[in-house]
Amino acid sequence: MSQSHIELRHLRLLQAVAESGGLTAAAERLHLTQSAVSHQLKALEDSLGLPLVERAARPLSLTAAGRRLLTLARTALPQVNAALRDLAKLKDGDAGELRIAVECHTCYDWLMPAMDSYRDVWPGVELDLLGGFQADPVGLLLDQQADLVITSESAPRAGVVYVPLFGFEMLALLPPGHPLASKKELAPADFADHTLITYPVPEDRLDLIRRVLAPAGVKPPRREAQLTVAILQLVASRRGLAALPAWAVAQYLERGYIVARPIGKHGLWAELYAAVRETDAARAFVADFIDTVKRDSFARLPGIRADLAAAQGI
Amino acid sequence: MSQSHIELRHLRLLQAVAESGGLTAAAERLHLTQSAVSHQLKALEDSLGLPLVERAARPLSLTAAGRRLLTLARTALPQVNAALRDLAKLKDGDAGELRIAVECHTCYDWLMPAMDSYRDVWPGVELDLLGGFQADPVGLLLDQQADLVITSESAPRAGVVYVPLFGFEMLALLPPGHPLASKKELAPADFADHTLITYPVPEDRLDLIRRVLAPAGVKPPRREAQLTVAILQLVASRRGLAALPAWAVAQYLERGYIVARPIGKHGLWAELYAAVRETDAARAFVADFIDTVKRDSFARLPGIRADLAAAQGI
DNA sequence: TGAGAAATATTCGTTTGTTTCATGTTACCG
DNA sequence: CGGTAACATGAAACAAACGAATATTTCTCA
Repeated sequence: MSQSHIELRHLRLLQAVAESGGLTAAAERLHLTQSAVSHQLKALEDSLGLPLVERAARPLSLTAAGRRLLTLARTALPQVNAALRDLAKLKDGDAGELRIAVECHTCYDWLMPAMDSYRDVWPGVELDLLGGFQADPVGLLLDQQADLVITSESAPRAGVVYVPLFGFEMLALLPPGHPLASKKELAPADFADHTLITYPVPEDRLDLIRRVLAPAGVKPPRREAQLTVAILQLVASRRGLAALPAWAVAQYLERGYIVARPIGKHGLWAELYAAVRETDAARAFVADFIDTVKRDSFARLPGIRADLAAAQGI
Repeated sequence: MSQSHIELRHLRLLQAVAESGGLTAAAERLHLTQSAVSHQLKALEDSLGLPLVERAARPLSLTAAGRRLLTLARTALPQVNAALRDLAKLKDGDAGELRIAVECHTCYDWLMPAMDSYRDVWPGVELDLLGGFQADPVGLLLDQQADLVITSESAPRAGVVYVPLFGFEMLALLPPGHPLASKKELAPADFADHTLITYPVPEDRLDLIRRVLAPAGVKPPRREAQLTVAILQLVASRRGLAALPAWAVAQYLERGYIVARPIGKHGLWAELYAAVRETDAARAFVADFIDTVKRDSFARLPGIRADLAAAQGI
């Protein structure tokens, strides 16, 4: 009560600021501008009469008051979300089937945990994972063979909607001590003299080739490996270079097992989408799966961004 | 998450509607118009895609969805209030002294429980209750003898602010089977032939005399009693009539121990205020005491209203 | 069953608050 | 010390909330 008319919006804001470590990053996550976040935070601080974040130094840290409010956010917001889910179940029912096709190999890293937390909340939904390589994953939706596809393409197609999940950076991977490691970022030509180690998928599914090397006319030899760790092992043992999502290799970078460099001046950024049939997009158990994936990913994966447009918007 | 951007405002609204049993009453409690409540509730229902209250019949009842959200409100809102209190303590400190003077005898009925819940939350605040009759209770504030006064007057005085607590109806009390019980409401003249049983305070402190009987020139004989139950006992044993707040006698009415009638066509309504020194009004532990009293009273006392102006505004 | 009273819904204009755009300011990195 | 990235600020656009007036519904009681 008191005088301050605090709202859930403020708690969501504070949580985003705290967890992303800055106003700008928080703004991206909330799909707002940095200005809006700054204004809103200031308004909240004014209405409470207390500063919530320590502005003196970056990275931003919370004051005691900010930490107390963050605690509130962390207890209250999940309760709110749980209630909203219950309402969604009341509205649409709580059972269904969700056959998920995944285009990107590394995606299993975060998809599995996300599916686990989803299952806790929607026990009545049958989750299936479609394995194997698919020539046209999104087509599976229209064939009624899949209900949700994790994909990096977003070419408009009738009856299909794409929900952006997150953007991430593809990093070039080198063995420690490699000559190219002295460069701050790698150019297309740097790949010309090395074997490129990739998952076993066609060239046009590899962002590095399609968007960087092919346009530059660079065609390095390729070698394929099934598993992420296998690719890393090959790089570390100097059999070639690779490019993988930053979040997929973060733990190996920390340990110095390999080193990573951005590709091009601004890095090579990709985005993932969840594609669903238009008719399914509003169904509660489908929409909440996508929400769960997003929430889970932002909590788990380092270095991902909410919006590629903003990330690319140089 | 999901699509609906629910806010605490909505939870507060739903709780007010549920607990006051109607949109109009809820509006009064929230210091909004009935229109605003209707709009906001509708907007919430639309954004959720679910009805929350059963409009078919009055008194309003909640749907399953409404009950789920009410559950959320009842867990989340206290957490929010607790957090705001903690912030207030961070800001102003958590200790102080609160000497409370009470003008109205019956007020102890709700003041004691309110003080108990307040003590749980502000253990560092020393609560004192000033006993005995005071000629000028509000004057005690300026004399620094009291820090907060519960009073029914609100005559502006320099350095003192009055915070409205709630409005309530004074009911005329009759023994069961009394001839006057056949009337729907009592007129001033009806009191002329009966002894008036009151607390031992001067006439000008008795709303019934000051605002109803004296203006009509009616001067019934008086008999005084110290305790509420004593007054009720005297009425029940046909020694005279009395007038007490509706909430103070509700349980006796239910049991048929006495009967009650409104005084005048629209009833005799009174209002209580908390008076504090201007310099104290913004102090967290003072403001929260007043909040606690209000919250507690609305939860406990039947038939009280948030705003006398609205109650009188015929 | 119908009239009156009370409660809720609706329409529309106003106000308030939130967001963005553009730009200024500050802190950090090399 | 630049230069850059991050945060702050002011003005204007925009949207949401609110209130006043009024219509409609529902209840009550005769």
